[in-house]
Amino acid sequence: MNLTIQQIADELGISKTTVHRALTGTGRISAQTKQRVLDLAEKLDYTPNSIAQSLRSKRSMTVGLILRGIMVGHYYSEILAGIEEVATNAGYVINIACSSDDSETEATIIQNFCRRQVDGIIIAPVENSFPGNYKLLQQHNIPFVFIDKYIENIPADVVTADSATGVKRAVHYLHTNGRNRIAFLNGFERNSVTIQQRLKGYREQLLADHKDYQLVIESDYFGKEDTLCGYSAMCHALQRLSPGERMDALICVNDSLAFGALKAIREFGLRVPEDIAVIGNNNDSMAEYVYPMLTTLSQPKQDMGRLAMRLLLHHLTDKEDTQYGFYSFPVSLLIRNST
Amino acid sequence: MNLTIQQIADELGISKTTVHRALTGTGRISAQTKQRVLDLAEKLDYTPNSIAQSLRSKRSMTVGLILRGIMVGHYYSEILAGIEEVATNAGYVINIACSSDDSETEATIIQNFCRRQVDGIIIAPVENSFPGNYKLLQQHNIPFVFIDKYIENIPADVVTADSATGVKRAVHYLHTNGRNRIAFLNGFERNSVTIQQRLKGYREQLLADHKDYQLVIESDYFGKEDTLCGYSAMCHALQRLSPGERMDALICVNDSLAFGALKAIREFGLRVPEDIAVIGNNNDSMAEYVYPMLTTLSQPKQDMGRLAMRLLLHHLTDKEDTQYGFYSFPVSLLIRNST
DNA sequence: CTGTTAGCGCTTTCAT
DNA sequence: ATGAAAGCGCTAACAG
Repeated sequence: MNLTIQQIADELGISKTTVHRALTGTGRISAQTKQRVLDLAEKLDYTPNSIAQSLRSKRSMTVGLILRGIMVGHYYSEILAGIEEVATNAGYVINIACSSDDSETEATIIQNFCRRQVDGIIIAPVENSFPGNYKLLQQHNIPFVFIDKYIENIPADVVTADSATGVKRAVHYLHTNGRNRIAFLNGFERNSVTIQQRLKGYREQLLADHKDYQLVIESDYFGKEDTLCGYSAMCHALQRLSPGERMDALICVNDSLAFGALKAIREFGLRVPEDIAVIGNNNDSMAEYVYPMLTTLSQPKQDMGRLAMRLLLHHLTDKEDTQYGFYSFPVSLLIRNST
Repeated sequence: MNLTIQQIADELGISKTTVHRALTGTGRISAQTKQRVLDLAEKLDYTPNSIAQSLRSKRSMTVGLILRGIMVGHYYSEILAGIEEVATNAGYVINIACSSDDSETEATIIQNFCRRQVDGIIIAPVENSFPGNYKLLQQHNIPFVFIDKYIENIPADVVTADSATGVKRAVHYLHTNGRNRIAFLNGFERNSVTIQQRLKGYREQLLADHKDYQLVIESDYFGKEDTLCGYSAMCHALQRLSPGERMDALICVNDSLAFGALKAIREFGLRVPEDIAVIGNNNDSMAEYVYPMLTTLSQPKQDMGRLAMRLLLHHLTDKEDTQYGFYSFPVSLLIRNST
C-alpha cells in the first residue's frame, strides 16, 4: 500500500490537516512540527497521490495528444518532441494515442480522454474528422489546439505551416531553372487541408508562370506507408508515360513519397536530378542522408510542437479567453542535390 | 461542470447507487428503472469520471512509457507503435515521457509516474540508470518491464534483441565474402548492455575466424544525433588512416551511424560496397531508401513493443507472479546493396 | 429490487 | 498554531 498523509499524521499524533500544511507550506504552522513532518515524510519516502489531488482540484495535469499515426514519415516524432519538452517543463504529462487515420478511432480516443479528464488536447485530426468530437470537448470545457492538419470553422488555435506558399516557391524555382514539365505526386491521403493547399499552390504557380504541363500522379497503392506508396506510384507512372510525356521535375507532397520516388526513378534507369529533379515536403530528418540528398520544403516541426503546447497552456490557464489564432509557420526551400 | 451520477439520480428521484447499477449492469435492478437511467444518461451525454474511478479502484488504467529520446534513429517510434496497439486494445492509455538519456531526468520521471499511480511502466533505461529507481517501483508495487536496454540484476522482464549473435553473423558473412579488414563504428553511447554485446560479438567472431585486423572507431562528436556522429567519425577515420590501414568493411552499431558513414565514404571518393562494405544495425525504416540500400541487422521492433506490453499486462493482472523472463528476439541479417 | 452509509486521499472552510 | 468535518465522484458492503 501507498503511504498517505493520514498515516504520517497518526505516526506523529497530529491531524492530517497539519501534515498537509507542512507538506505544502500553506497556512500557519510552527517551524518545529513542520520539520518533524518533513523529516518523517522524507524518511518514509512519501509521495502525494496525484489521483486524489486531481479529483479534488479537477485538474489532471495531463494533456492528450492525438496523432494520425506514430510512424507517418517520422513527421510526428519531431512534433511530439517539441510538445513533450514544453509539457514536461510545465509539469504536464502527455497521454499519447493514435487515430490510425480512422475517424471512428479518433472519436473513441476523444471520448476516452474526456472520461480521463485531460486538461487539454492537441490533435492532428484525420481527414474526415467528426465535428461532434469538438462539440463534446467544448461541452466538457476542454481546450484543444489543432496541429498540422485542422478542421475548418471550429473555434480553436491552429498551428500549421504555409504549405501553399512553400509549394509555389518550389514550382517557381524549378521553372527558373529550366524545368517546364513539373509533375505533382500525391499519396493516399488526399482530402486534408494541408494536402489540398499544396496542390493548390502547385496549380496556381503553374498558372502564374504560364506553363501548360500539368500532371498529378495519384497512387493506387493502398498500404499506409508513404514510401512504398511513392515507389509504386512512380514505377507505374514511368512505365505508363512515353518519353515525350514524361516529367522533368517532380514535387512530392511529402518526403517519404519522395524517397520512394527516388528509388523508382533510379531503378527505371533515369538520373536525379539530370533527368528528373525531385523536391520533397516536410524535411524529414533522413532527407539529408538519401542519395542524392533531397531538396525539400522545410517547416520547423519541433517549433510547431512547442508553440502548440504553449498555446494550450495559455488556454489552460485562462479558460475565459476565446480568442484563437491561426499560426502558419513559414516554409522554406532547402536546396540540396536532387534539383 | 461535468455531469455526475448524483445529478442523474436527483433528476430521476432515485439514489445514485441505483444509477450506478444501471450504468454498470451489476446487481439486481428492474428493467424499467434501468432503462430510464440509460435513456437519461444517453440524452445528457453522461461520461463517468475515471479519476474518481481510479481513486476508488486504485487502478489508473495508465501505463508509463519512458524512452531515451523520441527521435533516436526512429527506433523508438516503432517500438511505441507496437506498445500503443496492445495498450489501446486492453483499455490502457500511455503516458509518454522522455529521459533524454539523462539519469536525473529519468529518476524524476519515475517519481512522477509513481505519484500519478500508473499501473505499470515500460522503460528503455539510460546507461547509468539509478538502481534506486527500481526499488521505488517495487515499494510502490508497480510492475515494470525493460525494453531494448536493461539494467542487470533487477527482477523484471526484459525484452531485447540478440545483438551479439547478430553481429557475429554479420562479421562472418563479411569474412566469407572476402573482406578481411572489418572495422566497427561506435556512437556516443558506449556503455549500454546492447552496445557492449554488439562489440563483444564483433571481437569474438574476429577471433573465431582467426582474423587480426581489428579497429573500433569511436566518435569524438558530442552531439546527440547519431547520423551526424557517424558522418563526423567516419570523415576523421578516413583522413587519419593510410590506404594500407583502411578498412574494407564497416559494421555500424546502428543504422543512423551507417547513414552518416555512407555519406562520409561517398564524399571521400570511395565506393560502397566496392571499396568498403557497410552493415548497419536495427533496420531503420529508411535503410531501404538510402543509396545504396543498406544491409543491416534487423530486429522485430514492433513485435518487441507488443510483447513488452503483453508482459506488462500479465503482471498487471497477476501481481503475485514474480517469475520474470529474458526475451531475446532473433536478429536477422538483411542483405541489400551496401555489401 | 432499492437505498443508506462509508471511504478512496487530498484540500478547504470553519472552529478552537 | 492546530484540528474537525465536509466533499470531489464513484463503488461496495450492508440493510431494508
